[in-house]
Amino acid sequence: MKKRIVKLADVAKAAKVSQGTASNVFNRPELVRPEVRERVEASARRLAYAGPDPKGRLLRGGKVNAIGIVMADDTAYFFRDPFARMLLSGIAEVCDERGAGVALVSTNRQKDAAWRIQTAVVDGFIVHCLRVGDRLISLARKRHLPVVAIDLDGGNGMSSVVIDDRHGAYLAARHLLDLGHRKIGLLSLEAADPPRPGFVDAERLRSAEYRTERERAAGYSAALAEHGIELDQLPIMESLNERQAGASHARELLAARPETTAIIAMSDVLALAAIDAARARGLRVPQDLSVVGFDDIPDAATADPPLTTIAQPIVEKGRIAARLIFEAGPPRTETLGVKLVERASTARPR
Amino acid sequence: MKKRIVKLADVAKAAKVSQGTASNVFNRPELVRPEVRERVEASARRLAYAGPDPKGRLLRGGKVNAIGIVMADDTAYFFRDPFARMLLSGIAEVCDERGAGVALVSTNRQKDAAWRIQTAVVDGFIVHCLRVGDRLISLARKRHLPVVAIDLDGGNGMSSVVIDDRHGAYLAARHLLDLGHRKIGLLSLEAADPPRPGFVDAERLRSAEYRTERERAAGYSAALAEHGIELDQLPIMESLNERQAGASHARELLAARPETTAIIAMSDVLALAAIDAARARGLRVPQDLSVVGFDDIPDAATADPPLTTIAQPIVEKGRIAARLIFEAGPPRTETLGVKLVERASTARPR
DNA sequence: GCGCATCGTTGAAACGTTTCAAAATTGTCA
DNA sequence: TGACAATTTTGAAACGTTTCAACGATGCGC
Repeated sequence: MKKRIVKLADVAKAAKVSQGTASNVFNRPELVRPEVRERVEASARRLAYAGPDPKGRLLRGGKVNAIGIVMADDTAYFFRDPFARMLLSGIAEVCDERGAGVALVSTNRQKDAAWRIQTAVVDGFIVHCLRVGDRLISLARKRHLPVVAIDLDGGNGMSSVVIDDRHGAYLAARHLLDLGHRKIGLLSLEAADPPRPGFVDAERLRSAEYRTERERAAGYSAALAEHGIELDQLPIMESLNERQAGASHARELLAARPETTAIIAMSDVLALAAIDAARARGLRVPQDLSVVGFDDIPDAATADPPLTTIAQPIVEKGRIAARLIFEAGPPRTETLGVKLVERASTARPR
Repeated sequence: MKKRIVKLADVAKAAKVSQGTASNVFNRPELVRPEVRERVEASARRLAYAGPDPKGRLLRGGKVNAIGIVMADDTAYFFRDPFARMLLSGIAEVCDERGAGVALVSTNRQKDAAWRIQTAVVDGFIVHCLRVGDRLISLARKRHLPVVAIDLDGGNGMSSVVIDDRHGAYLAARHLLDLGHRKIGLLSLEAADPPRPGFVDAERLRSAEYRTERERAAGYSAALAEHGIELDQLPIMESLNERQAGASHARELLAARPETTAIIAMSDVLALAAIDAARARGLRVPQDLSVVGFDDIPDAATADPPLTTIAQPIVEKGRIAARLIFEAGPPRTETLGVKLVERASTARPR
């Protein structure tokens, strides 16, 4: 009653050849005499052989030919978030070139996150923005596979790709200050685990768990200092990086600080959310409120108004991360540049 | 000089327990006495054991706990195309619920497409929109894994999820006809492999390789027939489903047939492209040209002008496809409904 | 102290392939 | 025809794990 699966050995026996030869028929057909090859193929057909099972091959051979992408959210986030999508496009591009596959490893449910990482059938990991901090990363590294981190501190034997967050933050703040803004609100990404949506103090940013927030805090501070302002004087609102959530937090910020003339958002998604919020309060952008974003996702350019933002090479970041996996040289950290893109969401305060 | 990898057997030996016990320490720790467990864990640490290698487990155990998504394009397409993204969101949602992973299988390069499918380490496949027709599908099916097709004919032992394309097409055409349009152009998706971008005749649609185009041809014809028009009388332009390409084809269509007052696009991406093209010719939508789309992607609602389109439940389609994989019942075909969503891209002709 | 259930541990057998040195076969040339 | 080279085929050894029947301890009630 048990339906046994036909395996290579069965095919070999049926065709009266050794298993080695049968294997060659499927993998290096040119090595086997046409006559024999056909006999084996005929047997395979007759037995409805499914072809060499990758599981077996894998164990013997080693390479899976796929890399795993680990993110902090549910799998659908990979397709929902514009930043994630661009990153993945870059990664995918390089994987295609190399003929490697891509496996999505979500870590939404803390419980099986560890299990997912430990059992993912991949040759390497690219990790991005792991809320849970080092724990999952160290799990990944324990597997003795190449691991590349994006936007996280590398070091300690791990490669990473980051951008010059500090300079980006400096440019964003400087831009608003140069325009004459002094009442500036900060719409921040989550700075640590657990996230703490709502007003937070500057210290949370300065000592954030994530490099990105720490560096940016330094950048903002540097720009503000040039005008004798402390980061601590700004209202800082932490928010989940989703448009809905961001809009509601931005509304809260504007309600609590109606004197605000400009908002620095740590991502374009949050910046667009801030524009939504402004509009909901009847404020015009940029006349009544200036908004500067970060990332330069495609929507930034076509938004209404087009978003002034700090552009970072997201796709390229993905490409580089993937190359670092494949090249498997000594660990190193690649830092990419950013630049200010002035569009129409910022102007002098009235 | 060869750096041998530490394996479970090494750890077991070092801890002076059987391999079976060592295995239990990692997989069912509650079965082994705390004292022994710690001894084993200590050995593992000392030897820098990477943990049970999934490859070994896989061979023994069976389930990979991941499904493969096969699409006709390069991997980046999964993240670029709005339709693909929504589909994937739905699939990902269900996979997350079940604790399964998602592997992206691209088939851009014909050459390794077959290899990719044969060696993908997955428990099942969801295939969407395979240009190359049945060949890759039959490869997937040969692996004796569950396969679910999206927007393709099922049958022959394979499950599939489709929408009522014929009715959707009917609704789109009917809507324009009801508004009074008679000079209608059709912007079509690729109807067969190889694609043939440019003007094509109605027969190519009616006898298309893909179900979608065949069914829609029938739907358009039905609506047109009610006004005594034949599908063959419409200019039909086939295009790649990308905004740039679509826009250039739409421009060509409008240039060749300046009398056109309305365009039926087979996807929202193409519809938006048509609007781009109209604008480039100085035509206002909907005053000078009506455009109706298909799919109702998120951009459709926020486009300028908001797009009249045939809405289909894309995310739900993904969910259902994934469930069909997991439930593994007898093969069946699920047909989902569509409806007309009237927005501002269509109006009476002048 | 003895039988009995319970709990831990062992040892060996799969799981399905690829690889590789060695053996067998075929071909070539004088 | 025989020596030698080139081409095919073989057989067995990995690959690293999990599972499971069977075996030993250990604790319990009497």
